[in-house]
Amino acid sequence: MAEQLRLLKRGTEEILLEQELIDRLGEGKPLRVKAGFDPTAPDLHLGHTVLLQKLRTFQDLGHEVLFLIGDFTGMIGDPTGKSATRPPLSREEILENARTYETQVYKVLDRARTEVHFNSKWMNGMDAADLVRLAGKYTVARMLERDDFNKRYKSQQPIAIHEFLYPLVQGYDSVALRADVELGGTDQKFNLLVGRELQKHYGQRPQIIMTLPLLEGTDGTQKMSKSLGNYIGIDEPPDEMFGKLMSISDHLMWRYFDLLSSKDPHEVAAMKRRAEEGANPRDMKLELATEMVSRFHGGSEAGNAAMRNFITRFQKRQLPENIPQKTVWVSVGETIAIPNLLKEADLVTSTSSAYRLIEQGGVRIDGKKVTDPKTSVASGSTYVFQVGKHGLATVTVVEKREK
RNA sequence: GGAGGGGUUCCCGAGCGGCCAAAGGGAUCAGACUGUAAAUCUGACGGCUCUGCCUUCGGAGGUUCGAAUCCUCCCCCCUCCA
Repeated sequence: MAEQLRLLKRGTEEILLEQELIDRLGEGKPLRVKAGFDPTAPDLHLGHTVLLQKLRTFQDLGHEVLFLIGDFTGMIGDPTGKSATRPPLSREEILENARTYETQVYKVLDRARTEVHFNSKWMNGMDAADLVRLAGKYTVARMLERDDFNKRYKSQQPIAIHEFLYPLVQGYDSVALRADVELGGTDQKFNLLVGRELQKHYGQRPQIIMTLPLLEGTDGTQKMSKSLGNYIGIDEPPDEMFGKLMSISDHLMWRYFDLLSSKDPHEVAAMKRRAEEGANPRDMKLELATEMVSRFHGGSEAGNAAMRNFITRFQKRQLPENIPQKTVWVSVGETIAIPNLLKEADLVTSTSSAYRLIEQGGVRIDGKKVTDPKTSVASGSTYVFQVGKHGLATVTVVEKREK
């Protein structure tokens, strides 16, 4: 029991109310643990996994996870009000996104202990009168307690009425699901609390809420999100994931250790001490990257392979073990200029950028820097092309057979 | 309903008849440096058949030798008053 609590508490920002959690765990029944997800962004990244790992811990302790896809709430739109309005998703798109979620989410969650729900199921059944009743359970003053509403109200920024519905619907989901616990990022605290409140109104025991820290993205300042482009997706290829993790700053690395690693906190503290005493933080970052790749790509073998590739490629500046193969076609008797070849091989997005990269010395053929963009390659030849730090492929030029 | 302010290249944001593929910042990319980075410095940052050419400044027309800049109509956003 104490052990259960210790595992659950680890890395959480806040638990409200902890005593209630202790009591409910003490009842010995599996708890229903809810977490809500947006239907629009099915690309899960490491930021999501902070929450997912915690759900997994619950599952490992015998509890039940309610994976809620907010397809109805998604229709209301983003409550922070700063994102552009998005077109409502069609039924098909939502289902498609849900499937994508499932393929990714079970890299962390235990399928057997996960229920997937859509809140449109009960929300579509609600009529206007029901909605008015729901709206009647909460007051404007309390809504304005929410930090971002408060700020916007004070600074005379608009708040649309329907934005008030967002926390209400999210809260009502907890009622519909009879959740015992709800997890969310720290930015969700208000909405989670509304769930507690509404459950009381509907004669249920209020859920315990747990907030988890928001993981910063690779830029180290803003929270990890797809739209900001500072994310590391859990579906990214191993080498990619490894490289992105290695490119975070030393400072951010510790944050990632705290929030993502399953290493014992004492061990992390010890590493930190060693780094302060002069050990190379790079080596610890290698460990972090290896752990993450292992976690999402099926074991330590994948992690170690990614590490080896990284070391040969970036530390020793040699070519990695497997270089992607590409084929480029030319007409009989023709040659192809490097910029066009690079574009055909998807190593650059345009021939213009290829020209620029060549000018800047960023393109190599078989390790030799290309200086003249007019260099051509004849058919039948195969070379290793390197574009900048990341672009790499073996490209074979082949004659198109006349037809 | 009334008054006003806007829509510029990925983002923010200058430009307000030619010197504008469009200042500046951010993001990004390349090169140097390094411990993988970060920081720093340098450069690039619409496209192409690339020492030149073509297409961009909410949309459609128009004025002009010449328009992101002027005119007309339209679409969209925001603020204030009621």
